[in-house]
Amino acid sequence: MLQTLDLRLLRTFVCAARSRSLSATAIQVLRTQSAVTMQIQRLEEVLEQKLFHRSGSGIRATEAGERFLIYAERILKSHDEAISEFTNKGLYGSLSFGCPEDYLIAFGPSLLQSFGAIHSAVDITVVAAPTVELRRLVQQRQIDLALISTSHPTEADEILRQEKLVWVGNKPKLALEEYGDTLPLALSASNTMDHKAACDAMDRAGINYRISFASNSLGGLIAIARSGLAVCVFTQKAVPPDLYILDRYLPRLPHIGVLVDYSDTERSAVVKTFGEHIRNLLPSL
Amino acid sequence: MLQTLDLRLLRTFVCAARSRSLSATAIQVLRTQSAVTMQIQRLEEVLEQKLFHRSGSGIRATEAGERFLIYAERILKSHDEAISEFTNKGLYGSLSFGCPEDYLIAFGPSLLQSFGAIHSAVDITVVAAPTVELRRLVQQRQIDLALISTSHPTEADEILRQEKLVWVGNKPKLALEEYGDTLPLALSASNTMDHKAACDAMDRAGINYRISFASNSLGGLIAIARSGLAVCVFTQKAVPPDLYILDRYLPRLPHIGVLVDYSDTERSAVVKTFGEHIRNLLPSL
DNA sequence: ATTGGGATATTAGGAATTCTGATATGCTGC
DNA sequence: GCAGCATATCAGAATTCCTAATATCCCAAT
Repeated sequence: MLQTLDLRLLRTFVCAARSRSLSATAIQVLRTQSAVTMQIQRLEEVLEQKLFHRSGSGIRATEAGERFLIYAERILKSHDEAISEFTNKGLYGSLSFGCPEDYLIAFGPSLLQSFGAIHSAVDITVVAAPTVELRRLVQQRQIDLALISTSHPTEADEILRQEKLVWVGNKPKLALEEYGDTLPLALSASNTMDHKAACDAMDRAGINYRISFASNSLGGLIAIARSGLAVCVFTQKAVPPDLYILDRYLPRLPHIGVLVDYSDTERSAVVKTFGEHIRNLLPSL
Repeated sequence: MLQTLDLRLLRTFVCAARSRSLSATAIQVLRTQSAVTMQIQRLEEVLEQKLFHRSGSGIRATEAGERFLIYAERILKSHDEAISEFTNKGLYGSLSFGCPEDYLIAFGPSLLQSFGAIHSAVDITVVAAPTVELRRLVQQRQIDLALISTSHPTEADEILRQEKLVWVGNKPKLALEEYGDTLPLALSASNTMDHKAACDAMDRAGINYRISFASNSLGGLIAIARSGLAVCVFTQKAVPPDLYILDRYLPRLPHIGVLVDYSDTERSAVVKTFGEHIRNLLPSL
């Protein structure tokens, strides 16, 4: 008797292997955590191999798990493409897309809405994280592609747009004196480009400053900007309408290149199409 | 929410499309006929297309069904090959193999047993039919490959062995006089090569004969041979041990070439391997 | 036309599978 | 050692799927 795998188990497995967490997977696949645990167990039973190492802190794919991930993705790719091509209802499948929070605010709605309107059967998982983090996730194949920024593009990079970084505050004008001799800044985490760009600019201009807040929570930054406690750096496109750009009063910030980074797995039709969509749309947003 | 097909439905569908019968499919997939009917209905529901035309006499794939068959086979091929490669338990998958009844008796046991011993996870459906019929089934892709015979091999044919046709009776000697002036023959159906070869030989030798029995049931032929009611023509290798070869008394019969005929779909790993197996083993049986 | 046989369709009930919700257990870092 | 987070387990519920019986349909032979 011929055993055939349940593709839903494979989807769960792929999701788990990527997110490295059964409970996170449960949320994504709309099941309970116990269901996910049992699904993986069933899969391991059928394949007669352990796919994950479990621990109190999460899961890690075993050697067999890593190997099977490749096959699982191949099967699903084959399935989804068959469905895409057979039912002329547009693309079919899933992808995970990484994007920094500010770009998500600036471009996310248009990008995702317009894509969803054409390809209603594509399941997109959005992962918000700063560029450095996204690079790592892409490299580790935990996401298929990401919108990332670069300050020093290489030859190979296809820059889709130049984003302007701007200083932002809650009043239209900035009186440096008000803050005494050091200007309080609220920035993203210290390993981000925004952060470094802001510090560099301040250093070069010789302005005293202190970091009063450093976090990747864009919501947090906006809150602080609104409160007037500190001056922030934002991608221009992501500046909320009730805040003011203060570039007149402060040193010029560099432009940042925006580009798409792909994981080096064989790209599925869904990933390719979504990437093309970004390439087409992003420059004109 | 992402819909994923149940691969078991696909297996059933492929089987149905090939056998053109839901009830025959039911036997193959070890379910009841109603289960098969419902499986196909579920599949049609998910795909929102009718896959078969139904009638009192069976089913016929619709245009959409024909199209989907290609995708279904592709998905299953991808799945089975993944399983084959991942679990190092030999090949994995299914194939349908056509073979004339006499070759099935002569070579079937060794061929199938030796293959099964190595590749225990391959599901082989054997279709017994005379060569002309098999050619048609192969052409229509209802079976993946077939062992067939030819009396006039072309350049392209790879003849794996030469089979000798022999006259067979229930006694070691043949006294033509016993039968009066016309020898009664029991042969395969009139469109088979055995039949034609026997008649040709008789005609050329100028012996009077009549066809007292013509059927593709090899069992029937054997029964008649045992009864002594008529003389039969068999593939030498398929002659049961209790019967006698009468070539000494009757005109010489031609040799027949045995070869493998493949349907022209893209061959799956399973089909390729099985074909190679035949090629390796058949000449030495 | 009528009818018989072979084929698919339709039910209802039951079997098997799979999920949920609650809870147990186990790490990890403090 | 404990808090907090993550996975494992279990029983019952929900769902899915199959079986068995039977209805219905079509074709062909009478």
